[in-house]
Amino acid sequence: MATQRRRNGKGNGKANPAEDEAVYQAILHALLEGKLKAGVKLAEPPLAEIFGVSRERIRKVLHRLGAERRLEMIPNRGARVPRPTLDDVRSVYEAHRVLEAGVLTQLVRHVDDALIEKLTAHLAEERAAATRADRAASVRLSGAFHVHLVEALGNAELSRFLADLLSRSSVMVSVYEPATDSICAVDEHGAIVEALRARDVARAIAVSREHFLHVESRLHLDDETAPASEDLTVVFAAVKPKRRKR
Amino acid sequence: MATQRRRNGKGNGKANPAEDEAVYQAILHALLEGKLKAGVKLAEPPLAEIFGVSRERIRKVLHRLGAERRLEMIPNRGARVPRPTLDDVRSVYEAHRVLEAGVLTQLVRHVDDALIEKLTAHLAEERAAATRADRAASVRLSGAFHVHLVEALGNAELSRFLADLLSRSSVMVSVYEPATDSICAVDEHGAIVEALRARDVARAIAVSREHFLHVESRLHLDDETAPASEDLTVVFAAVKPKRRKR
DNA sequence: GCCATGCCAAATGTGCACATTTCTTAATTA
DNA sequence: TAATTAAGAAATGTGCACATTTGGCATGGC
Repeated sequence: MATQRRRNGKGNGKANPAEDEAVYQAILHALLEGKLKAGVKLAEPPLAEIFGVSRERIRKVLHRLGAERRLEMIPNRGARVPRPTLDDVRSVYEAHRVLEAGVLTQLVRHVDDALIEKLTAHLAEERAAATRADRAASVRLSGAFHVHLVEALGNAELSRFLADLLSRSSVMVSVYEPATDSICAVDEHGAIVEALRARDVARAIAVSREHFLHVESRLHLDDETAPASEDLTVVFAAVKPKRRKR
Repeated sequence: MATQRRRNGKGNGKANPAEDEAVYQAILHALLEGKLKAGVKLAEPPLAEIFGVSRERIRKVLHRLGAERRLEMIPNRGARVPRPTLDDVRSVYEAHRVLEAGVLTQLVRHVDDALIEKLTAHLAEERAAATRADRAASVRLSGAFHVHLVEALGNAELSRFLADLLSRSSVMVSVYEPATDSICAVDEHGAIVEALRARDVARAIAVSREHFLHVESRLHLDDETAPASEDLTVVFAAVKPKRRKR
């Protein structure tokens, strides 16, 4: 009934960091994809069963995700998918807005043709995705636009912070669904690029600000829609085929 | 010879999160105070001995600090105090500069007399510390000024990010000693407050930018000065008296 | 004299056996 | 019948016993 261990049953100290990573990535991915509904309990034994690894392995990953504030850890009561409040979401969006204001301020000092060209190409991609109504691609490219902006500064700290904010807001999308159409209007992104080309800091910031406020205004609370799969086996179906029961 | 266990020798599952915290805080504090020199190895057995806790306890804390990028973790080779390059330091300072530009942009929309008053009071404290040549207080207050600025926005995400940057740069001070006089000139802080009072975004940002560039310019590499205590027993001398050998 | 190789001690990584806590369910009582 | 409580089950937390890996050191060869 129980999953069989991979090797002999006695203290197997074989180092396998890749396996940790695999489990971590699998859970993180499910989290980012919104497959794990807010409030769902992530218990150690079932996850160990599903991934075919020891409980301590799961344990370590869960705590790591907790330290990254991606899971809500309660002492002696395990891990749950956090249920962000509307204020939490606003806080993330505001942080992104403030950060981008700083980024743009610094960026106008370093704009060159190569950057403008790169951003323009990206805008084309965004438009293409929009015209063919590819929602998934639109969401992805929309986030990527802002990533391009920070990465143009080449500062690892800032890039990391933005990545953190984006991953956090992507989780929140599953709760506070920001309308059905594309998250970021391509035109607004285009306006930012235009302001950058003109080296107009004030306009760039103003446009960016309006852009974010526009997105924020579309946030609304979905009162407990489809609970999505509560069953973890279903959520992690395609991952880690590993070894079935013999 | 070995530290005695706290209870009976058999699997003691007693939950004691406070003890984890104590060890975490002790090591973090030593790190922030600069008592732990860059490159020093933090091995598990000696730390377990020093703090009088099990090795797994130490292990968990070490990995947590690694996840926070405060320690450099190498698989199968343990934890070391990171040795930041000059570029790393510049990166942190630049991130702080960019972030503060965004903060100021947002802040001028919300300045009120209460805030100005609070900042002015803080400036007075800074001046007092400077006139009595209290270097420790100056460094602390200097960082606190920037903390006041973000916290005025009331955004937890931004506050957390700044705290992260500050704690990181404080560690770096031990390697790249930024001159002997106070880190931030009080006058420069005062100029920021003045610009805020006048609701002048551009000036506030410009002053802030100059301020950071000024600090950055003072960074210089101390070629391997006093190695500070390599002995961990000395570093963690005053902490955790706990229970001596009976 | 210097570099290569093998061995041994020390440190790290991991599964497991518990203790402890929390959750669930059934039984008892007002 | 509803609320309370007690007991069992399940889940979490932790120390320990290993396996594995790394680092240092002595020995031997060039």
